[in-house]
Amino acid sequence: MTIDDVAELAGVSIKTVSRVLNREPHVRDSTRLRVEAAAAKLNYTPNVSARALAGSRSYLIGLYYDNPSPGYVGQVEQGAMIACRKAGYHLVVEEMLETGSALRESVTALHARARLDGVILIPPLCDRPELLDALEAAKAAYVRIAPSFDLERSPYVFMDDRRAAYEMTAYLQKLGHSDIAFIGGPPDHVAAASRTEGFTDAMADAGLKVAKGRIQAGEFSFRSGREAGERLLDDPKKRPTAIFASNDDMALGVMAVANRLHIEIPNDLTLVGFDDSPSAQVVWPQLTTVRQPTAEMAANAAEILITRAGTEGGPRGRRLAFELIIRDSSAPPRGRR
Amino acid sequence: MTIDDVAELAGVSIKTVSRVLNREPHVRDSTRLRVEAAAAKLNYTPNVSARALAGSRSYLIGLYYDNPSPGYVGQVEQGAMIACRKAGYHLVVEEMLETGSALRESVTALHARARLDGVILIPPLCDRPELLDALEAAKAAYVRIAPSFDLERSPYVFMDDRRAAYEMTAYLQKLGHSDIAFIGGPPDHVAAASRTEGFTDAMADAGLKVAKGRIQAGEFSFRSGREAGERLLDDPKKRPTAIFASNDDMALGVMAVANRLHIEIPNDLTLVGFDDSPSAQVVWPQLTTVRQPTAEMAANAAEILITRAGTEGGPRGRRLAFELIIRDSSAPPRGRR
DNA sequence: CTAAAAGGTGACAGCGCTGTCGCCGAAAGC
DNA sequence: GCTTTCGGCGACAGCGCTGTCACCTTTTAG
Repeated sequence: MTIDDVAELAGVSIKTVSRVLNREPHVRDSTRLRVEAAAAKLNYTPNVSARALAGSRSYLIGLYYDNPSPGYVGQVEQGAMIACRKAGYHLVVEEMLETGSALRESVTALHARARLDGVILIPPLCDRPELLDALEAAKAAYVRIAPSFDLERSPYVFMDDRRAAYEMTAYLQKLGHSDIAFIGGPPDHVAAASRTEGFTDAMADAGLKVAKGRIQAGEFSFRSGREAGERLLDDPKKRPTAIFASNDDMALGVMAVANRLHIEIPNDLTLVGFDDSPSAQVVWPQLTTVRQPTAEMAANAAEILITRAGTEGGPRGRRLAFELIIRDSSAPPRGRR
Repeated sequence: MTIDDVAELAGVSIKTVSRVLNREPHVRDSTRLRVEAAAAKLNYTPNVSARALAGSRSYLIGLYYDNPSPGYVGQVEQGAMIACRKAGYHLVVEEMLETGSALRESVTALHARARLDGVILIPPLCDRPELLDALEAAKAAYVRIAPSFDLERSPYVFMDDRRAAYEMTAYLQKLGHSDIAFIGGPPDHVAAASRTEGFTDAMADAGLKVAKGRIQAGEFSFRSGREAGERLLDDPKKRPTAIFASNDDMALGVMAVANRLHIEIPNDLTLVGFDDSPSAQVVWPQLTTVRQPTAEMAANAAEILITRAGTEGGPRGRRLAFELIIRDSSAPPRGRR
């Protein structure tokens, strides 16, 4: 089953069939319909390898990651995959654990052997300058998801972390909390910094003072969340009524501490996270958190690559909306019920 | 950078380079070395599309899934990817949410356009007869991971669920537990049935009676675990000292119930799971469980596909070893400390 | 009403590799 | 010593498509 069969059945040359398949202009409508009918009748689908070899497109989009969180990667994958499938593309997933020149080499080799039409980069991999260098050297198009720096260097998609943190904080205030602690992420992480900013801005706008020690540094890991939780909860007299961890893993760390100290969530302590990772629903009580539009961001990234948008000038970033997910780990403080 | 460059540098024809690259025989060792040196010097990697078009192999392995658990899929992916990379293959991931004839059609279309060298199928997708039919019709090689039936139909890899459940039960007995409850999985799921069998066998071999109601049915979901947990724990007088949930999600369901009822794990109740899913480490206390060699199974599956093993007769199944992961959710019962 | 532009189509040459076949020389058999 | 085998290598023809260019037909402009 090749293009020749379709051409013969439609009574045109293979080139015309090719034109129809690729939605090129300069084909009479009647011809186009004839060809489409023939292709449909034969249930014909063009061969990807031949297209890739002859043309420039490979119909493959790469997804590179080094993120150890399978939930996050899975969501990205799914979003990207759906967008790919719509356009007849396929998704090639590659884990990139190397760093430095090894990373550079393996990317170069990869692109020499399979010319991907584009690559999606997710954090923290997307913030590796050597990767971007290698990709650019290989003339590969790439889109970053939630990158932290060099925003003008490539198209990217992101969500408004600051605003999300702001609204989550406002939600806690509306519940009646005023002594709210915050656990931040790595300071060099732009999204983390935005979340912290959103929190402090919301507190300031509400006229609430943030006492010393109420903002704890974290690393986005379960362990760092546990440590910050210990610092915040150890002294029964100095406990905040709510803790806002700037990602779910850290929130789970706090939850472990609370369990150990027999602090009941949400009765004794309101705890909220950020990311809506899969574990957020698996713990008890289920975690109030912010849903990142991970799958949508990935789908957008794939679309940008497929349509070759972002090649022209114009805004490089595409912002997507977040969503507050209210579950069982948040409630009004004791005095307010 | 093409094969011609290498041929020229090595002073041979492109066909000889091709032979060396494909490890074909009938090449003098000295020639082979010259070619390899030239290829290394030029940092040459053959073009996948051209190979696919000219030869029969596409150097692509598909991974099809419909499993909603991102942790599991992620592990499979990683194992398969590593095996692929070693052999210069790439992994194409596709989610297959369709069923029935829609599934058949989309698989057929997929294989018409991209001739994958092989496909890895993971549960529960690997137990869809229509999928297997479509794959066979498309003459695609496939390997199943932990399939439930028709074992002779294709090569597959699996682990010994019965033995793993047996050993976990023996471990609980050794801790001093004798009143152990078990939460099973869907009865039509072969692995689930094996786990139940391992549990009952271990109890019988230890001369322990399993009281009525001590074996609860589950669905492998968080929710079904919670429900089974409620049935087992609701009456304070009739609680078992240990619960063995036949997967981690259900164990987490039980844990949620225990939290709600203020039953302390592991002091008041030992709770163990099965799978070593990522969440098992994120909850508090961390869950004692059985590690499935998920990544290894996937790697083995990829290898079988790449080496075209399993084409000849011989055993279709490849068994891999499991591992007991002892964490903090298991301890001797109260009376024994 | 004629020239130029645009619309519509096909012939043909590759894309970068592998499969087939055929040639040459060296080892093996009589 | 002569044939036969086979190891070692290259020429050549595609794999199934797309890009280029050339050709013819219709429109549009002047």
